[in-house]
Amino acid sequence: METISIVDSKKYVDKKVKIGVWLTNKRSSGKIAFLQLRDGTAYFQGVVVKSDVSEETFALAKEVKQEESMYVIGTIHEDARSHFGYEIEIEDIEPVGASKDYPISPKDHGTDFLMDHRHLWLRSKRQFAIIKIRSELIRATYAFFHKEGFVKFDAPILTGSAPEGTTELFHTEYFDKDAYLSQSGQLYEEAGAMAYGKVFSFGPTFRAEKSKTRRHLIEFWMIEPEMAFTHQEESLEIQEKYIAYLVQSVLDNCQYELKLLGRDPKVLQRYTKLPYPRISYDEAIELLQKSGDFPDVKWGKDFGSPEETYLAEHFNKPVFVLNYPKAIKPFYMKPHPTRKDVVICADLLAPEGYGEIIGGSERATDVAYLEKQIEKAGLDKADYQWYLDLRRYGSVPHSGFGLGLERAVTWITGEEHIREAIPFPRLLNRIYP
RNA sequence: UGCUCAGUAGUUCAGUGGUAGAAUAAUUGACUGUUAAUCAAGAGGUCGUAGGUUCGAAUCCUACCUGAGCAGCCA
Repeated sequence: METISIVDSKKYVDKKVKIGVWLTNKRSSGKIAFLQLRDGTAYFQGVVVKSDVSEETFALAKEVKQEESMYVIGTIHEDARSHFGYEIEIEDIEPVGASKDYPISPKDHGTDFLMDHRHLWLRSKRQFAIIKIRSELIRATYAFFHKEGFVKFDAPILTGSAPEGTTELFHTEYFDKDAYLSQSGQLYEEAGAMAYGKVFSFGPTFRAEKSKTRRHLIEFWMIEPEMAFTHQEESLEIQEKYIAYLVQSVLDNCQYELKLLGRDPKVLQRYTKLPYPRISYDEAIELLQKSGDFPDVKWGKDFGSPEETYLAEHFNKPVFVLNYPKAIKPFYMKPHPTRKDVVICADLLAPEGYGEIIGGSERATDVAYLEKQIEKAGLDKADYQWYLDLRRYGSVPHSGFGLGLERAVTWITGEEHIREAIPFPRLLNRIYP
């Protein structure tokens, strides 16, 4: 008799097996008991028939509590009455760990209560599906960049200076010096690109912003590729290829999870078709003005989330918005060759109201220009000498972008709020558990 | 940080000045295919905290605490 995982049930039809499980719910009558089981790979049902088992086993089946752990021993059957398609007819139960008064019942709960019990909430079906899809996106990210010839190049998490000003950085100490938690690895990725051509980082990012919206986390994971000898247009091609690859991977490997979430695969299918539309910032402003719904939209202003939602809905698939005003973008973006007021950059807006999931640009290569921009931004030139060296010693055209993992997870799973897209979200006023 | 809303049983909520309620979970019992099972029973409360108004406050007032939604900022 083999010990197996629930997800592998179909390979063991009519075989006797043993599975380590937790009880999620139970229904019983005088002569039959239905145990809802999970083992971290899937959810299915065990059936205990009184006339087929010992008195002790049936008594155990009636006694087990929610989230009690045990081994069940029995025979796998294919059964159309089961949502999973298979179930186990239990012959014997070996209790492992008791459970009493499990706080999360099968009924409704509020967000605050669930977040206070996040360590247990993660066991429930929706959370299982979301975290599994997150894991698939991580797997697919490594697979994609490996396939495309990128080197994984880790940026430091402790930094001595602030790429975009210190107000939104977490301050800490580095022995007797000030230090900050990384809010972006991008500048370091540029050094990596000059050393190894195509690189990407994938790590945690910290923003001490007092943001309190459905699309912000204080701590989140970001993927930041950077490519030497690459102009913006080629970067956009990599970006859309990457996004389509992520969506396709979920379609290929997470059908069960999508079903648990009630996420329609047909909708996702649409996002695998390339290319994604590209419109300029100028055109986006015009579109918004023509719609009549945004009287406050003016050239020079950044888009708020209602504007982003409108634009993405308009195209019904992810859309690139190109070349934003220089004044609202960071210092390192390459100025437009014929226009002084915009930079070579693009945001990718996800459809269905999920907003910006990628921000990227071609990087400025001119030392004098960068020095001026650093000064204008009120940053200390001394902190950026190493960065300017990248331009002093064999500078090349290069481009890169950043993808917020949790935003991608939220969009692909169709979740309402970003807080469920990471196991333990760090939110304004929440650092427990 | 601003605006709006909310804190009552383990949980989700009703109760808007006069004895603290429902559903559900948990507990006990019945039931041979249940899918949020069903049926029955008993049990479960410092009404967010502090102060005030009143004969009387869960209810009205003030302050504070906590959370949610939206906005700004961004990925």
